[in-house]
Amino acid sequence: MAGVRQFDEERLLADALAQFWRKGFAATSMQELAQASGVQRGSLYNAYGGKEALFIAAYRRYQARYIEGVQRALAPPDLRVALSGLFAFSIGYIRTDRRGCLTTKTAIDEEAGSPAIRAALRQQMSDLQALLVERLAPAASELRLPVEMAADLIVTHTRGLVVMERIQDDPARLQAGADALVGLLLKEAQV
Amino acid sequence: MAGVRQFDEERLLADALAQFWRKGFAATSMQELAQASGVQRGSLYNAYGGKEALFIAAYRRYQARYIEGVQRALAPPDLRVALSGLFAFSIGYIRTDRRGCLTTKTAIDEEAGSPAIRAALRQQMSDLQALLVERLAPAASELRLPVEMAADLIVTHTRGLVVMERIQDDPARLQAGADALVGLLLKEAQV
DNA sequence: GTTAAATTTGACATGAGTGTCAATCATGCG
DNA sequence: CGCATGATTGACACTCATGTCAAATTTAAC
Repeated sequence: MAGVRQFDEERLLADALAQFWRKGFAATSMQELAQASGVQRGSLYNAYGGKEALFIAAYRRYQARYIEGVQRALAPPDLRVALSGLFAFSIGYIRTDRRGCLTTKTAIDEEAGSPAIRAALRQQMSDLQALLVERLAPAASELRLPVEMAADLIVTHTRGLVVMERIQDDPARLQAGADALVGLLLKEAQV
Repeated sequence: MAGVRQFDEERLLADALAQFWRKGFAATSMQELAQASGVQRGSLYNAYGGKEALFIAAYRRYQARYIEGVQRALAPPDLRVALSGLFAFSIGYIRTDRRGCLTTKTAIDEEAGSPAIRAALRQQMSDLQALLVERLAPAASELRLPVEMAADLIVTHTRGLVVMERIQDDPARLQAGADALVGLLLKEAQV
């Protein structure tokens, strides 16, 4: 196995993710990726074949990070705290450096329409939904809706959040809206 | 006032809107706009100065159309019917030719960050919110939340809808989720 | 009909970005 | 040690898009 990869793949993927996250899939060029990472364009083509494969490799780390954060946020035993915390985490996540949400950016990006990318996005959303179902199931009796439906509503709200954040730039208002939704979902008295 | 505009501005704006709507602001070039409309690139620069002004002119028609549809959808006297109809309209609107939502595309588009564009987006969302408040206010007693908060939740849900539509391509599921939200918002027994 | 204002047109110079490829270089393995 | 394997590098040939401008053209108004 001679002729070994010279660049640090960890570093490359971290740099590529930062770039994709900030600018989106379509708006990020191989040229930029090369500059941002210090790896020559030719090497990137040689190693990954093109932008899409590199994107998917970088996106995998994004997925993992977000899902991990969601798990942590959902851990508290009190359901209201857990759900409110999930939204707080999401809001903080996208507002770091005002970078927004890569999943949403990619979902909206018409040029990111390859089957592999679409599959990754679907995967991410269904993972999120699954975590919610898992968290909600034991507390089903506290909910005003069937577990699956409640999870769907929460997932959709996280996406709406991301869009409204871009338009309004008002995290307190986002959190208040999220908490109102949580209040509606739970049977006990509302806030 | 000699040397009068040769092209039909109505037609141009309609063509430009179609292009922007499909591909988004950043991904649409002046070149494409010229080809799609049959108006020379130079004429477009002369008439509008650049892409941003042309976009805003085209977006105005988009705004009007959507708001008009929302008004029609919200007209029915039964609140549940009105809100469910609003979501049905929104889902149908974005699914026509699978074109998605131009407001959301633009909100997510990092290259569409000029103050004028951002202001137009904010305007559109606050117009939607205002229509909702207007419709909800007389029926405030039927709601589980304060009018403003309920309107916010509905607005955010329309944005989430748009994103989920791109990922799941499942309008029935979107409508079911929307109806579940409406059920939560209304005090009477749920579906 | 002439004039003058404004639009249209095609060309120009420039800058990004693309994907490929042959030559060069590094290194693990026999 | 040498070599084959595979990575790196820089260049090449393209395509697309940009914004500007002078020349040509159109037409309302006098």
